[in-house]
Amino acid sequence: MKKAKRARLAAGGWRVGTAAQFLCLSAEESALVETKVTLSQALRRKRVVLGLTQHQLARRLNSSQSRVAKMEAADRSVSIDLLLRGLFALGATIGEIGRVLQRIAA
Amino acid sequence: MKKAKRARLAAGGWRVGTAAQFLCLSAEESALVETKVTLSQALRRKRVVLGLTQHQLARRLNSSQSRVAKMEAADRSVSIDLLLRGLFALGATIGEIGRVLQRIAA
DNA sequence: TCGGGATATGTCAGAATAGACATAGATGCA
DNA sequence: TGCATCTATGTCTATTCTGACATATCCCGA
Repeated sequence: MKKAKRARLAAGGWRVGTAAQFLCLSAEESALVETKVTLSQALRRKRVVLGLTQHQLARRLNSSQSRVAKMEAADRSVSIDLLLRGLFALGATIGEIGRVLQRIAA
Repeated sequence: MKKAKRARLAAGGWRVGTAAQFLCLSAEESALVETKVTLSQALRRKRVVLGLTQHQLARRLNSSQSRVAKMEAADRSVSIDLLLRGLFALGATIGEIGRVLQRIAA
């Protein structure tokens, strides 16, 4: 969040914190969630860049459109394993995924 | 595998290939397995460096020694989610995990 | 050789996740 | 507006994963 926006919200009486704070997540839990969200975003980005629909990706994964939608939404019912399977099915490499993870840490 | 060893084995009549070839894994499947094995190795390394036993790590994870053993052995019954939980419980950062994944790609 | 801690392996009941389907909402075009 | 396509959400059952326990194996110091 930009400092300016943070200041605006604070001025308006909003208490500003991270999602992790709001949900009372421990450091480990939020790292896991952050990883998951990052991978789900990478999945959507990669699918869109390749010009595929959720349905098309689902067929590659022997899965369903609704599951792909949940993957991209980082739904509770989606595992990191499944997200990685999706990314690899779209041609991602391990190194590419490593880079994506390093980027959010910066 | 070193070239010399490969040559020795070939000379001895062995057919030399990767584990993925032997197990008939697709590119996606083997990427997933490679990721899993890499993370399991990172977990063991990190645990040993910290001087913890499997039992001690298990307690941090609210799990059992036997499960930690399986995690480090990259057992079929272990998810990547669980491996990441283990790594984060040992203080690993997302960036650190990203680096580990990039390294094997090199 | 024994004893004790650490690690490995097999199994199981319960919890979490998977694919599938129905359906709702969104978007764009004729 | 009506229709077609894409995406989102809720729910079901089957499968997979998880913690726990029992037990086996390994390793080392006394």
